[in-house]
Amino acid sequence: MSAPKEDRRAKLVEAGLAILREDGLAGFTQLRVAARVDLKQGHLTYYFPTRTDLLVAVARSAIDTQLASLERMINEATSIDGAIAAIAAVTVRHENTRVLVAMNQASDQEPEVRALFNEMTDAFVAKLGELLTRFGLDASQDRIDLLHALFVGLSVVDLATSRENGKARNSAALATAFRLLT
Amino acid sequence: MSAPKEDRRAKLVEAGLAILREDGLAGFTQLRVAARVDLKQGHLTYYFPTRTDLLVAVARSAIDTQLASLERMINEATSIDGAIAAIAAVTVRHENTRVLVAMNQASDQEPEVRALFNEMTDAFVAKLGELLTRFGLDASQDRIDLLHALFVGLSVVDLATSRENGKARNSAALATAFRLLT
DNA sequence: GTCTATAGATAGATAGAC
DNA sequence: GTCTATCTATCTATAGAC
Repeated sequence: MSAPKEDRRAKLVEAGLAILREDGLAGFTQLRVAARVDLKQGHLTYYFPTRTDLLVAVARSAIDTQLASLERMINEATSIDGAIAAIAAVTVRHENTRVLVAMNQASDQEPEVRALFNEMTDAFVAKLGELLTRFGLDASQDRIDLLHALFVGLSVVDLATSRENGKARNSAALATAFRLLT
Repeated sequence: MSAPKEDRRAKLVEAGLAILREDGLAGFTQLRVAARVDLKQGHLTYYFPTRTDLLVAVARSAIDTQLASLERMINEATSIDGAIAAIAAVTVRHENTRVLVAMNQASDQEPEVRALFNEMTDAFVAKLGELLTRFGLDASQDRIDLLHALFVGLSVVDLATSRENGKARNSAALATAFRLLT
């Protein structure tokens, strides 16, 4: 038994996410998302009546991906150095940062997205707390917030500046942070 | 002797900056900028032939404002606690963060803006270095980068989440960072 | 129920009026 | 040199065809 409707919805969400990855929120139009799965723009609105409806669905999906990836990273990290390397690698993955920045922007405009974004932030912060305790470090709120903001800031700055030595600089900053936190 | 042309250009740039502060890059259209100074959209293009031309001029102006404000803050801070309070206050000033985020976005698309943004980032980082040395702290690249990313991250997260206790959390994270850096 | 053709709004750029 | 009317492209939403 096939569920063509849910199938298409899923495909549209995936297409929307891909566009956020490539071009950010500016490129996120109904026309482009629909075209990517060979549908008419007007047809997309049958599945998602408004642009916001689609955006919320995409945001939900992005959050799942984001948290799952962080979870995996935490579980796989066997040493602090390993964790630092893994986090640094994510900070220079521009497709990833573009999605975060897009959600950030959308949050500033659409309350529905903001609610989702806040949820994600809380979950993200919680997982960073786990990471700290996992390595026997004090996981107080201020220290977790520090780590979280550091991750966000490094990602955002690297996206905008596109320095060649971005990864090295981010690694160094993260290493210093973890050393200080120890 | 009046210079009406330069006058209008300045007014348009100021209007553009105001719109970035209020609505971010999404609200930055030629129509809205022109309307704010009672000009026709088409007339705006006489002063700034393309949207990018205007955006670059606005970005340049925003950078000047941004750096001047940081400079002032550094000079006025008499203690580390004072500096922390001043920085925390800026991180929750959403109009300010919106402009930074807008430039960040624009940098991801327009090379001209990226060059400017990189300039600003370098100047910003240099000034943060001054701040550290001013209080007798080691100002190595990794530590400055840490502080810079922390500032950016706290600002961006606060804009998206709009927590009521945002300022307190940011202050706490900053205090912890400075304590560790000491 | 599924999809398309079209409407209506707004974007940016330009030719040409004054 | 200064400004406006207009053109084309592109966006989202909807009425209605199948």
